[in-house]
Amino acid sequence: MTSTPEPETATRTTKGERTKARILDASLELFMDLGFEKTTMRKVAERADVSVGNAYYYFESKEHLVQGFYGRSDEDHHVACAPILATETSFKRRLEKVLEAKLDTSEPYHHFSGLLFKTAADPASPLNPFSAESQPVRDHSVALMREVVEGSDIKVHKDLADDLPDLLWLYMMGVILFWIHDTSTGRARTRRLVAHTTGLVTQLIRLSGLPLMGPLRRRAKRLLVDLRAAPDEEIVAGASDGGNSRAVDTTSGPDER
Amino acid sequence: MTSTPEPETATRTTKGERTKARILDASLELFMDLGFEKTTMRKVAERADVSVGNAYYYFESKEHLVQGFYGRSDEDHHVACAPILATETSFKRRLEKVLEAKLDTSEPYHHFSGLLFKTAADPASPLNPFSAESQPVRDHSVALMREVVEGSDIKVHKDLADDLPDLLWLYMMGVILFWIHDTSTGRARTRRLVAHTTGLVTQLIRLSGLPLMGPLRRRAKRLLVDLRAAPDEEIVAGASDGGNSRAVDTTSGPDER
DNA sequence: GTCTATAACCGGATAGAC
DNA sequence: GTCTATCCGGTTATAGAC
Repeated sequence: MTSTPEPETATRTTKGERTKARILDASLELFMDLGFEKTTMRKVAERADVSVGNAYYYFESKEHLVQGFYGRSDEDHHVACAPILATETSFKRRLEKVLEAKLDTSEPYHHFSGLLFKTAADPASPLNPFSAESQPVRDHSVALMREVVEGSDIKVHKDLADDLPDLLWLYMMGVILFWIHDTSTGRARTRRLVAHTTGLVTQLIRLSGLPLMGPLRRRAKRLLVDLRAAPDEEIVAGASDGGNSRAVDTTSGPDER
Repeated sequence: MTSTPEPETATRTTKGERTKARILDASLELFMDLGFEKTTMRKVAERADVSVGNAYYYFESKEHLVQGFYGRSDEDHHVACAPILATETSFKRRLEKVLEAKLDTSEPYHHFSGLLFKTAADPASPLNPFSAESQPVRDHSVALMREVVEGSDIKVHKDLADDLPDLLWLYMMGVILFWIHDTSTGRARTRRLVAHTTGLVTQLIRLSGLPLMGPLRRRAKRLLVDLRAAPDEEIVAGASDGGNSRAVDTTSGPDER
């Protein structure tokens, strides 16, 4: 609409952008140092050399500060996966390495990702992995899983082929859920879970191709079709919940990064 | 120390017990009316005719109040299941009806269980279904699932028999997770999910008995043994997290049986 | 109109007197 | 067991600076 003539020579970032970045950086540092709970907005503001009110000018809430992690971690994961997908051909090992990469890239955030998950689990939150708002990230991850399958040596029965990437994504969500609760040193338990279940999954995919499995396959297929077909039919009434003013956008802003 | 001579004839409940019950009742009413967020401890205290401090004398935190729901809903569920378990013998139908009963008895809480779940998903929360605090309820539900299996016509391969109740409990958790996100009228989508997946699960259990499945069974078995064997090895350093006093065990406990 | 700061408000939680 | 007074931190109202 308006002209917004962008000072062509000047510092590429506006003052506001720089302030926003400073606040985000400060919060990231503090989250890493102290975890989510012990990081107060007052400390964030102080470290970023702004007032508390100013921090809220740029970020709707403390939780919104955390959103930066989401994108960053997903980005890291994809980068870490590139060499794996380029060289490995065994399905089992592709899957396993991709999941291990997920754990590795997420590790720095483990001590507060419980919190992240907490908001992500809220059906009303835009961070929710099933929400419309997170569809881009979700699609991105599903695509990764499709690559895992397609670049591999495994043969997938055609009944299953279309849905497998989605199912693998779901499986990864499950692994992450486990990981979040895992306090063993080096996430040893989650690593074991991955080592075991990747084999299990691979075997299942192979077995699912057997003629004997026809009825099971078809039944599963019907389930998926059925669930996908029916839209979410929002129930309107429910004003009873936490009436946060929190507008719809939240994520909308071009999150730079 | 003191004598505390318990008036032997008087009202069977002590004053403390009555106060505690009053606070819990007040909170339940308010949660139903206002949801979790809009229910404040001050309102709870006021309705229960006690001071805020007194409410905290009986309940460690606001979240602990919510646990009352867990127990009550679980109780309702068990009651609703009794006639099913007494009469139905088909495994598939036992499972399906038990899950449907779960949905029915949980329905009154659906409008705020999203928020409930939000805290429940936090590994640090006492509401977390995997936490030590919820172990009694968890054990209770697992036992229910054992009954579903044992009173039914299904034949379970002995490799699987011990673990099946736990796995079914996990399956139920998954259904609830879906239900929480389900805004379709009458939770139609969740009901469809149940209708489909109970058949799927039943079929899987049957198929798992085939000789062909030996390797898969053994692999799965190894996974479960392996994960259970290793205790949670609390990482000591991490003072960074919410510093809850929460004890270490969670999973380690000799899972009864 | 974009940015920044100060001073509250509100609600969960706690200390300590009675 | 029960209360009052207070802390603490997320969040907001609002006034003003650039």
